[in-house]
Amino acid sequence: MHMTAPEPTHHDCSAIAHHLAWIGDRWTLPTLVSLLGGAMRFNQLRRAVGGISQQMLTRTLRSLERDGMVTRTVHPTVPPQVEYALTALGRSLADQGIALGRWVQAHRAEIDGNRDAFDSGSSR
Amino acid sequence: MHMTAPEPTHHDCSAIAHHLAWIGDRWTLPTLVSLLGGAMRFNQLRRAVGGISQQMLTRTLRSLERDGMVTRTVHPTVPPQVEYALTALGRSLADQGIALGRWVQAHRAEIDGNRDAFDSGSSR
DNA sequence: CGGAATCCTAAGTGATACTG
DNA sequence: CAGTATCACTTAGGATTCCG
Repeated sequence: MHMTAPEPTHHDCSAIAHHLAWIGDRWTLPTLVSLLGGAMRFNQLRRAVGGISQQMLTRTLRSLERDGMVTRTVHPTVPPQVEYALTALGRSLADQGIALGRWVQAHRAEIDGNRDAFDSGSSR
Repeated sequence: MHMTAPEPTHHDCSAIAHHLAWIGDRWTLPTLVSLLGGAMRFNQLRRAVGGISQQMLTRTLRSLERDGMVTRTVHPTVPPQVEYALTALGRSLADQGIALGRWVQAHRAEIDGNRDAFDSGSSR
């Protein structure tokens, strides 16, 4: 019996698209990926991520901690020191982020070219 | 000759993290992934993506068209018909999106578990 | 039907001040 | 240092209305 499904490659796209909402936020992936470099302290991480406000980093880290993606370790020193590190789960997701980031990196020139062509085409 | 680089696995995380900003938006990936099912018309795509407003779908599609990720074909019928389809570049990125979406799908239960544990732990 | 225009709310940022 | 809190401002996004 022959299947009606024409392409076995795209599975259920809508379901997948729906799951993407989960990480479809501006800072989750950049934060996780930045932590791949090793455990980091708050402001250190803030610089690594780049462009994130202190408030958003706090929120993002709380959320990631809640989901078991990062651990938060407080060293009772003066001044206090807080270290954030990836869990196995977080590292696993960060790896996906790397793959995605590298895709962008590899195709940025092409995309920029398309963009320029589009812009100059629509203005003329 | 041996390299000084200790870990070849995480490359330059900050640079990668920075590139992620490019697609770090709520709708780009879900829209691309939804289009993996084949060319679709506007409202059809709107339903497939799910939860997106008309305005945001319009904006997202314009942006994707500009970047050469999707093509926009207008059929001069009454009422007008507009079809959106992935380019090779768009399909390539959508595949990355699928990988990410499937990761979430595969780990959702674990994440939900972590979340519940965290919540019940912090309230007690 | 596809989408532009308008209005309006919520989310996010920068800056600053304050606490442990 | 690592936050929390607040305010003014800008941006993202939803809802609604209207048009070809």
